[in-house]
Parts: sequence; structure tokens; C-alpha cells
Amino acid sequence: MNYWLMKSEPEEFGIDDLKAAPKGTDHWDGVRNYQARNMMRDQMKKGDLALFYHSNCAEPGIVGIMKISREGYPDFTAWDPADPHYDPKSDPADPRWFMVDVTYVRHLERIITLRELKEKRELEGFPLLRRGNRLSIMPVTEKQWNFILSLETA
DNA sequence: GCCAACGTTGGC
DNA sequence: GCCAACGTTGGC
Repeated sequence: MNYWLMKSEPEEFGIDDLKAAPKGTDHWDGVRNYQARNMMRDQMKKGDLALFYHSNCAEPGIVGIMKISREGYPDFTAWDPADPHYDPKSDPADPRWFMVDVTYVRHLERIITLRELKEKRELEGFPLLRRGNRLSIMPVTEKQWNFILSLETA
């Protein structure tokens, strides 16, 4: 089993939106970055767990847990001219962008803020904390996963 | 294949 | 709203 962290802007799609979706499940569309795409297309497996991270908001941080409920498949929003993530270069016969389905598991008891994560020596090298990092999806090691969740009740 | 210009991300 | 960082684009 693999662990992940996935970023979303709460004003666009926050953890409450996922919880409120039918069966707590939605597709994670709109990723237009090759590294992130490759992870969704090739590495994410059904049953993997992911941290839900709120970015670009008043209090950026980890807010909950979700699981991967469908493995990589073409992101059809790339073919919709009305969609903000429309990409005319994505050919339906040879899709450029992929997404997975995620299912809500739970909120954390409190937000584990970016500010707090930055203070932890245990998370040295964690991609989220690297300067200028812009990856919206990144792998989390089991050790990092356990450490981050240990902060929830710390 | 280089690299400057441009657009986006995302913390602050 | 500002701006640093960085990925992408496209001219050459």
C-alpha cells in the first residue's frame, strides 16, 4: 500500500466538498502537471491512502484522509472547452491527462498546518516543504505518514 | 537544443 | 495583492 498527499484549494474543492459528494467519492480532475499525472496514471493503487491538503488559503495544511477508490483513467475535463482545465492538445484517442477517484475517509481532529510541519525535523526532505515546491500530488513514506498522523493528537 | 519570456502555483 | 520559484512554450 502506498501513501500520498494531494493538494486542493478549498475554495475550488475542499474536503467538505468531497465528504458531501455522492458516496463521499469524486474524481480528482484538473491536474495538468506531468509528474503528478504519472503518479496518478502509473503508481496510485486502489486502497492507497492520501492526505487531503488545503492550499492557497488562510490556513494551508492537512485537513483529512481519503482513499484511492479508482485507479488512473483519462481526465475528461481536458476535452471540455467550457472547463477551466480544458487542454486542446489532449486527444481523446491518446489522452494526455489522467485522474483517479478518491473517497472520503475522515477529517483530522484538527488541521495540521504547513507552519507546524515546517518545524519538524522528522519531515526533512518531505517534498511539500521543499522551497518553491509546486507539485500538487506527492508520495508520502510510511514513516512520514505515521509521524504526521501522530501530530494529530499531540 | 538553448534559453528568454510567459504563465501558474501558492505562501505570505 | 505581491512576488519567488519553477514548468512550459516557442523562436532561433
